[in-house]
Amino acid sequence: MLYIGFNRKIFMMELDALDKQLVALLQEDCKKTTKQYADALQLSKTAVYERIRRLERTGVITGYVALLDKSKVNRDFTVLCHIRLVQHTKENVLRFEREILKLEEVSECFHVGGDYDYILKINVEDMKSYREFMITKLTAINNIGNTQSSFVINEVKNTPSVHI
Amino acid sequence: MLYIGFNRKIFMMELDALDKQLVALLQEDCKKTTKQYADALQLSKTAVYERIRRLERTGVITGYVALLDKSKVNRDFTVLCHIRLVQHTKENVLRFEREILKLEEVSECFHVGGDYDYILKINVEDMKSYREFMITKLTAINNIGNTQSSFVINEVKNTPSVHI
DNA sequence: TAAATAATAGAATATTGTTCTAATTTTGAT
DNA sequence: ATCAAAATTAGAACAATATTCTATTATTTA
Repeated sequence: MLYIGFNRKIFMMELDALDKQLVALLQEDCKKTTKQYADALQLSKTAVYERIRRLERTGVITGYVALLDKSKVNRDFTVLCHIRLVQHTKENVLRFEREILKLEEVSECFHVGGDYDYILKINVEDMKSYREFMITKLTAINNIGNTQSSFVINEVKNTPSVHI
Repeated sequence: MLYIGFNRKIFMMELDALDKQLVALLQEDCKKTTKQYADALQLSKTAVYERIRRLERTGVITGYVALLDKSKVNRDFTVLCHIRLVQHTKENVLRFEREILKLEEVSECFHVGGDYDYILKINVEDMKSYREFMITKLTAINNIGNTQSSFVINEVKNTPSVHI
């Protein structure tokens, strides 16, 4: 259990086997009816309903979203861009991250250890728009040392879900 | 428009401004009521309902999923793992990808050009389980040359959605 | 072991999704 | 530009589902 502040205990939610099954189903498809999940878990509608509400209330489930076919919306040119900063002062790091958050082309950005400082996933229409993005938006950010772009040839697997 | 096979025309779906707004809303939260989207777009329930059905039917929307707080399910140790293959024959590539698809710890895997051949996103509980994963599962796959692991220090941004 | 708490099932109700009909708008050919 | 055809939309009617409620059962804990 975690202790936060003074005497405020936050318990890690315990997920039993049914919760885990349920979460797995919801990560695959969150639009089925309560009855369908209930049948899969051999529970009543109410039991499943209450479990889902609890998963939401405790923050295990953070939201429900639609997924798109990127090729159908002209955003299937994906690049994994590695970035090194020049200076790593707190101000520089925070400013860089703040600027990155403004860029709609960036769907993921991780601060990492190792060869580079940041790894970004960028979704644009084509190479031309990537070049435009790089020149006018990304490298326009101060303090970027150098970058290395890995162009995605094929998405072998790409899911927002995690196995638990 | 795309021509596939003999005289079979597949039209790229045209998304108007309302479709784009709607898709943006659905990528943020797909569990609102039709009426809520209708109000946001200043349309009737039916209009929105039909637009959503069309987006689904044409494959723009591929599904609806629940998102989890990885820290709440003990999977918030994220690693971006770069992999080089020894040989790049078609058989080797396909076999490697087939093996990767079996690994539940891997949520994303991209075949990329550049320094490395593949970049994987791996979600596990902690460094100990990552080590275990590396030894018993990943490097157990044949034909892997070398790997470079970038450990995630901080998720600046991480969304499955794309801006259109 | 007993009391308290939490989880579950099934029924009742409220809300929302889905279909239907008619009106309106848009498209495409002449 | 004009008209017919097709697609989109609004509002009402209906069907399905979510949500709440009550009682029962299971689980915890003192």
